[in-house]
Amino acid sequence: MDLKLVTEISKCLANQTRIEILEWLKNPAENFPPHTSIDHYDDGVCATYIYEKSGLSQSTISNYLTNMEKCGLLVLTRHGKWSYFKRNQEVINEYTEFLK
Amino acid sequence: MDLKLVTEISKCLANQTRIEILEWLKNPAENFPPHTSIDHYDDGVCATYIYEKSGLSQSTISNYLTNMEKCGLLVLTRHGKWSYFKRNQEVINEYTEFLK
DNA sequence: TTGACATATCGGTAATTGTAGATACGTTTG
DNA sequence: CAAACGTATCTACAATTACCGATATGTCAA
Repeated sequence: MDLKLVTEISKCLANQTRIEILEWLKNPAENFPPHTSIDHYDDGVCATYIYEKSGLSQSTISNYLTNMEKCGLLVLTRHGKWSYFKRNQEVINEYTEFLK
Repeated sequence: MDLKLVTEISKCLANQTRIEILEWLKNPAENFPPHTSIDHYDDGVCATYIYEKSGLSQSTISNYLTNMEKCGLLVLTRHGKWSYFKRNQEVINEYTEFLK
């Protein structure tokens, strides 16, 4: 992981809501309702649930999630019309290792 | 460490120069000249050296260092007219633990 | 194939951050 | 005490980010 990417990731983390999203995604079952079309959280949580929990607008949260995915913090998996986001633990680990 | 502090620290990290400062301070002997008045880096590196290495203005670097100290990333020790800054490894560890 | 729904993107304004120069403050030294 | 030096603070403007509403896109279901 290089300096540029570390800086990009840090910028994504420089916002309370985005940190909270990462925290919520540590334990989806505890923080979100069950999905209607699947009975697991293997691909994370759908964007709507994150948006509803956040209190911010749909467009804002969509932007957050897209950026977090672009810098590698989240993994996106699409199932039909739904977008599921989960933590990218590998990237998070590399990031924290860099700072250490 | 709570959400607010994690967010503050992330904001400090959301800048390439500030990340670099933290990296430089991992190994002062390698990255800075020796100090003139003391022969060790036990309290870190004086602000002037960091400023000179950064390429940014003195006021900007002074601001950076002050903010990084306020949110706990750095420890400040004054010796006469010099301000020495070193990494606050405990806080950095708590921060990375929080994200994990 | 048309509506409904989930998400993404666009365009705009408010708020925050980046950064510098000028200046003030505190310490040392002549 | 005065000059020199290291650092901090103030002021201002540029650049970036935050965030929303409106709208577009893509998918499913009747």
